[in-house]
Amino acid sequence: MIELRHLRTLIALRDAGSLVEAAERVHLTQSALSHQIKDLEERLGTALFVRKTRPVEFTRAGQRLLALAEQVLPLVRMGERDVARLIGHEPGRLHMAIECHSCFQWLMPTIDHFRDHWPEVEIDIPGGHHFDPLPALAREQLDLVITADPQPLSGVYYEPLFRYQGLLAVARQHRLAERAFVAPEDLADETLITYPVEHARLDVFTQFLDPAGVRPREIRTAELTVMMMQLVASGRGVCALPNWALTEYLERDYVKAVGIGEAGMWSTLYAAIREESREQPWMEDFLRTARETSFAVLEGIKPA
Amino acid sequence: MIELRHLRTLIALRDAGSLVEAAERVHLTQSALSHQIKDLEERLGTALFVRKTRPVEFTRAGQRLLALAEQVLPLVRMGERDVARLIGHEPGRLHMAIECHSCFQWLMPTIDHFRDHWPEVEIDIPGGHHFDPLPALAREQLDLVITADPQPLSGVYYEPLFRYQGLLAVARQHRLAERAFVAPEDLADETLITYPVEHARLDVFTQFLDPAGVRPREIRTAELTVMMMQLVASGRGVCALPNWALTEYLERDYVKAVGIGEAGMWSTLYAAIREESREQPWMEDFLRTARETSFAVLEGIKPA
DNA sequence: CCAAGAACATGAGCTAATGTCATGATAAAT
DNA sequence: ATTTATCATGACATTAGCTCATGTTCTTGG
Repeated sequence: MIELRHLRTLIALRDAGSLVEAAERVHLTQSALSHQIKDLEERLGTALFVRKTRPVEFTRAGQRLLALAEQVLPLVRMGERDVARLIGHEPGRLHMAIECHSCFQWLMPTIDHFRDHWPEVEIDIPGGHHFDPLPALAREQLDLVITADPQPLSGVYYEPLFRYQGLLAVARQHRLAERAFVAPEDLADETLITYPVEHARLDVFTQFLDPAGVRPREIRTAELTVMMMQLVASGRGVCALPNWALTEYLERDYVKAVGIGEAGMWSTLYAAIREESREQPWMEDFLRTARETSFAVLEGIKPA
Repeated sequence: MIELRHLRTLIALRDAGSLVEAAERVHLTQSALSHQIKDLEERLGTALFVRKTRPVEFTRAGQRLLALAEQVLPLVRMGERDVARLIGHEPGRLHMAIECHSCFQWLMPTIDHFRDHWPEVEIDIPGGHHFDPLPALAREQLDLVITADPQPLSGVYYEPLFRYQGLLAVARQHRLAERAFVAPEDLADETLITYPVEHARLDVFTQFLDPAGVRPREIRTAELTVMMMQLVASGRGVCALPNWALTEYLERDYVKAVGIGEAGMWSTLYAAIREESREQPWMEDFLRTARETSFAVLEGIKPA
C-alpha cells in the first residue's frame, strides 16, 4: 500500500534533485530512501525516476505520483491544522525575541503566513528589551527566542530550524576577494567587524579564530547589518555573517563573500521554547511553518 | 505523522460502526486498531470518537479527519490506478464466467465501474458455454471465474472476495418462518429446491445436511432465482440461497428467510484467476473494485 | 440483580518493515 | 587517471506495528 511517507519522499526528491539531499530533508539516510523507493517501485512494478541524470528526472509514473502528492499533502496538512485548532481553543500567545540581528527577512513571511491560520494567537515581537532573552523565556515573559547559541537551561527546549554557512564579506577589490575560502591566519592583519555582543557568542571566534590561536588586528562593532556592509564595501574591514544575511548585498555586487575555512563554518539556528509549549498545536505549526518558509525563502541552508 | 493507514482505518470504522468489525474489514485484529487509533489520538492530542455508543460517534476532530479521508483516499486510488495503467499498455482481456447464478446484481456495477477506468481492457461474459469453467480458465479460454467452491488446480489462484451467509427461504406462512434458525432435521420432510448442479457443489448438503445424515423428502431444481422464489412463495418447497440473493425478495415481503444451523452457514466467494494474471495491474484493480463494490451494494457480508 | 456476552483497553512479546552502516559500483569532474 | 559525487546493496539494528492473552466496562436477558 502506498503511504504518505512515500509521497513526502517524492516531493523532497523533486525539490532537492538528488537522493542525498532529499534524504537530509526528510531526516533519513540516503540508504533509507534508496530502499524505500526501490520497494515502492517494486510494488508498483515500474521505475519512478531516472537516477543517472542531475537533477533526477521523473518517469511518467513518477510524475503522476508527484502530482498526487501535490494534491494530497496540502489537504492533509490543512486537515491536521484544523484538528490542531479544534483542540487548542484557548487563545495562544507567541511573544518572541530574535537574537540574530538579521532574521527578519525570513521570519516575517513566516509570521504573515502563520497569522492567517491562527488568528487567535497573539503574536508580538516586543522591541527594545535590554534583558537577556533566554531567562525571560523561562520566566514566561517570552514564548520563543530565535538564537544561534543554545545554552542548557532547565525547562527550555531548543528546536533546530536549519543550518547555515557563515561567510566572510570582503570588499570587491579586497586581496581575499577571489579566494574560495580563507584560513584563520588570513585574518591576522584584518579589521574584523562584528555585532556588539560577547566574544563567546560569535562563531568566527569560537569556531574559527580561537582554535587556531589567531586574533584579528582590530575589532570594531556595528549594530546593523547595513552599517557593516558599508564599512566592508569601503574597505574598512571584513565581517562574518550568515550566508542568507548577505545574499541581498551579493546580488547587488556590493561586496564579495568567501568561505570561512576549508569545510566552511556551519552553525545551527534554533527556536528556543518552553518544554510545555512544545506540544501546543499552534507551536508545532509555527515551527513547521518557520522551517518551510525558511527553506523557501533562503538559499544555501540545510536541514538541521 | 499521520499516514494513509490511519485514514483507511477511520473510514472502515465509520462504515462498520464498531472497532471489531472495522478490524475485520482492514484485515487486522481489534487490538491492532485500538492501539493504532490510540497512538494517533495521542499524537494529535485529542479523542477521535466516543467508544461508548453504538455505532461509535465521532468527535469533531474525528469528523474532520473523516472528511479528509474522503477527500484524499479517492485521489490516491485514482493515482495508483493511473500509475498501473501507465505500465500495462498491452490491452488486457477479461473474459469471465460466473458460477454462482445470482451474482450479476453486484457484478454489474463492478463491471460498469471498471470499464470506465480501463477502456482498453476487453470485458466479456461469454454466455451459454456448457464446458466446465475452471479448466477453461487454465486453458486461457477464460480469465476469471466467480465461484464458491475452489478446487486445487495448478496455475489457478483463488482470490477470496467476501464471505456471505446462506439463508433458507421459506413461504411467509411456513411453519419454520418464525424460527431464528433451522436444524438439519427440520428439513427432513421438506422439498428442497436447488440449482441444477452436482450435489457436491451445494453448501446446504456439504456443510449442513450431509454431516447430520439428513436427506430432504424431495429435491427439485430450478434454473433461475425468480423461479425458485415463486415455488417457495407458493409453499412448494424451501431453498437455500446467499443472503444477498434474497434481499430483494425479502424487502418485498415475498418470502421469509431463516438461518441455517445455529452458527449460520457461511461460505466464501472467490474470484479464480490464473497465477500470472494475478499481478496484472488491471486485474488487481478489478479485484479491488469488485470487493469494494460488493461491500457497497450488498448487505450482511463479511471480509474473507 | 446477577450471569453471560459484547466491545474496547492494555501489557507483553514477536515479527517484519524500515531504518543505519559500511562498502562497492558508476558516472561526472578535474 | 584520479578524485569526487551519487546511488545501490547487503548485513545488521531498531522499532513500529501487529497478535495474543487478558482485564475492564457496559449491555442484555433470565
